[in-house]
Amino acid sequence: MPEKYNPQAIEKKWQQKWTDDELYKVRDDAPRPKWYALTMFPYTSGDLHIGHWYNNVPSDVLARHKRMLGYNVLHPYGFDAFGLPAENAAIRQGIHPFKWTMQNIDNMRRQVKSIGAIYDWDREVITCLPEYYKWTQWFFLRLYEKDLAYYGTAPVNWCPKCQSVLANEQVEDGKCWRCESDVVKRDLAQWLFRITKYADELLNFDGIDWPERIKIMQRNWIGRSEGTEISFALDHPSVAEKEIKIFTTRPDTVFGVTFMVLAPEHPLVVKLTTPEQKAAVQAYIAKSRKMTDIERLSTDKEKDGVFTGAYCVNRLNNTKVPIWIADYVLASYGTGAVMAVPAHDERDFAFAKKYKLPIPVVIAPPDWDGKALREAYIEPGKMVNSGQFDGTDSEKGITAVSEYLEEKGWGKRTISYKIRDWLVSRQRYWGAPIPIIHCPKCGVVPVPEKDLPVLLPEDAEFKPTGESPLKYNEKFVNVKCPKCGGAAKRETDTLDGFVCSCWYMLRYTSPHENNRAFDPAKLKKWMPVDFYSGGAEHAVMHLLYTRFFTKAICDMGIVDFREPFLRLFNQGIILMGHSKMSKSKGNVVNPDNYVAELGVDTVRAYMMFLGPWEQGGEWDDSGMSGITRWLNRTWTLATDEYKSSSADGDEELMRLLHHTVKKASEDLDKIRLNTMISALMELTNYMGKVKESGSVSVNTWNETIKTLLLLLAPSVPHISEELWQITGNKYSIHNQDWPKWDEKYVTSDEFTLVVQVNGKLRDRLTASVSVTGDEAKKLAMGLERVKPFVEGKQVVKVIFVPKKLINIVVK
RNA sequence: GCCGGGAUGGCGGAAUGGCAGACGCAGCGGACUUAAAAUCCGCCGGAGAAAUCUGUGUGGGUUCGAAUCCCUCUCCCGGCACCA
Repeated sequence: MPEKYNPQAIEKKWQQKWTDDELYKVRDDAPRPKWYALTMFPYTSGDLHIGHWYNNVPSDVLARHKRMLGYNVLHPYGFDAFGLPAENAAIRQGIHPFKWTMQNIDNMRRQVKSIGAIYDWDREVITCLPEYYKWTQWFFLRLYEKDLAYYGTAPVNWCPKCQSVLANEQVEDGKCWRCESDVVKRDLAQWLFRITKYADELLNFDGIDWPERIKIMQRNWIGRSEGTEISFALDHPSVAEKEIKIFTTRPDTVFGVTFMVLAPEHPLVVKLTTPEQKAAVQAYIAKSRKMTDIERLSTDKEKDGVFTGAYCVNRLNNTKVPIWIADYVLASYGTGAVMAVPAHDERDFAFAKKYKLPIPVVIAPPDWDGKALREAYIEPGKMVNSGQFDGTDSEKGITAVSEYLEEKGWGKRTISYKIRDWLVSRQRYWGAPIPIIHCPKCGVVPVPEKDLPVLLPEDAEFKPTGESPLKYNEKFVNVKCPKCGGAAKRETDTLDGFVCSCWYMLRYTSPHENNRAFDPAKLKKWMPVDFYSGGAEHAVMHLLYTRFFTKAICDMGIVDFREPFLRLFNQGIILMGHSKMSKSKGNVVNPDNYVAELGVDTVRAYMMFLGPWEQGGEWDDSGMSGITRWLNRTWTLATDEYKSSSADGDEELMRLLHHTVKKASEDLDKIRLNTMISALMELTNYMGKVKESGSVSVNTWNETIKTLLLLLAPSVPHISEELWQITGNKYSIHNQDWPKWDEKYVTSDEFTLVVQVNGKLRDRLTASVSVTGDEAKKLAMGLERVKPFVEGKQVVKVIFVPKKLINIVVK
């Protein structure tokens, strides 16, 4: 009796052997073409849940397939190890963030290893280790040199719970992306990366194969908008400025301006406000500063504002325009000021109604009766009440007015972006220290390269004070200025974790380099990443940041490519109770139990079988037994003795086998792993019948088993290795070539002709592929099941689709 | 509000202009068993004794033929949201 399938035993055995033999060790010098397959590395929260596995398993299957196709595959793994949860754990449990993180990594590494992936663990990258963050700091200095990193004071997003600032991308619906606290505004001196400099290039996705969805998200986030900056004349005895600039996409409506609105934070507001209005204006500013972004940016909120008492002049029609402030105008977009055209903008309309400001029409709606509008008309139309532009189509008027303004020197065409510079400093301990020294004499001084890394001191007090714990560490803070040698202080903010993940894919190419971030020759060999998979939630964070970072260091000559990831794939999300699995929600499913009970091959195949990878869905393990049964049947097929009684079925089995090879190959290319598993099941089901009847020769049987095992190898690597050995093949199945299909077995000279009458299926028949329409018609008309539907009726039309169907249309 | 994606048996899904429901789960019936588990065989959208009719969120359209293409509406998921 052959042994029974014992997944736990064989999985343990082979994982050990593969490790001992360095089967998956990646050679930089292999002559085969390279393939860099990367999965987003996980944050070190403690355990991997089944959702993480859903990221890792299909990627490994695809990488293994590429490997069998003859590629030299780099498929590395590592950990995104800096971040707030480690520090929060320190505050709550009194455990040092380093210890907490490294313990988590140990557990997560054990879990990931149980997957049986082809990760080369010699290349593991951990971002919180000095050997790594030294180079994160090094990159920071390079950005600083090129003025792409700068220090500035700005109103920033402040999360009161995390006690730190957040980048715009990390604020979701006015709430912190991690803890969901309401975010407030604060003025702080901060470090920023000049991502806006690359706004235009980031809009260009030429040469990269990314999901349309992600490209749209990035485009919306960057928010490029072509418009015109118009200057309104200012004549105010106590104000030096002689103009107020506004940004508009509708210069064609400039004759309809009846008021001006500045953001409460606009620098001119204080200077312009008249003594009578001072109290009201100050109260309004105070009120809007106190509001959270959610309150302030709520579109439901009624628009309100305050008159400053001051006026400017619309130079086109020489009218006096009152200047208001209102919090629906954002200080950070355009010039922080807008011209209000109530007749043709919904917000301005509501505002004008509330404060009884005039609403003159300057774009005539179709069939306009000359009366006042009941709502804002924002569509195109003929310009009216617009001086020399009367009668112009408003769409043409945009250019015409802009040209006129440029001619007069009253304005210029310009482009505005929604995206802001990336705020990278964090007032926390557990991040890469920003390698900067503040000297009272020399100002901001970068730490000399030879002094890197700026190490995180081990002793720190993790008090949530709103300031970096590093600030209270005298040994860390007090340094000599590298320039003048005088007493100076270190920057105590640390870098956003997303800075670390901007370059981890580079480090994998040569993770043990001590004297540089990476070996350029190895980088050249492996980069860019050919296939990158991860969640869509990183669309405007990690994925946008990394593209920016790559372009920036390319301009410095550090790398020679401008896009890090050639192809991006977003896998779906595994839900539990209709929400994403997360430790904080307490709805995680741990894969360890499944592995212990059923073996990892079952879990792997089940993850693939669930549905299309990009779809994800609610977690439900009730179907897993189907996979266990299938692998058991497969085991039996390969290990039982096959007794042949004839060779009559050879042709048929070879047809199905080659069809399956083709289907599996195509499904892997299309990343349809669920249908690949289905196809393999169909093959094994059929083989079960063949085995019962003994209807194929021993040779055909053995060849089929061998090919089946090769097809299974990427998906279920352990059982296929074991059966490969049992069936007498040479170790290792994972060094074999992916099978090829033979066209002669997937084409046929016969096919099943579907017979329809009036589009409804009536019968089918087997016909030669060379059958003509007339012959097919004759055959079809003769069918017993067809006759009743055509007899006594007039045949109006016959549709014949070669190799598919015939449709007889009768009346 | 705007921009994406989606809705197919009891469930996960397959079929992207040509046989709806592949494959699997659950369920039902049977074989084996003292019994159960495991395994194997059969059935499995609805109505109907059957022929057949009907059926892919809703309503319409294009077509010889629509789950698939177009339009309308409903609901679900994701993103953005006063960006002038």
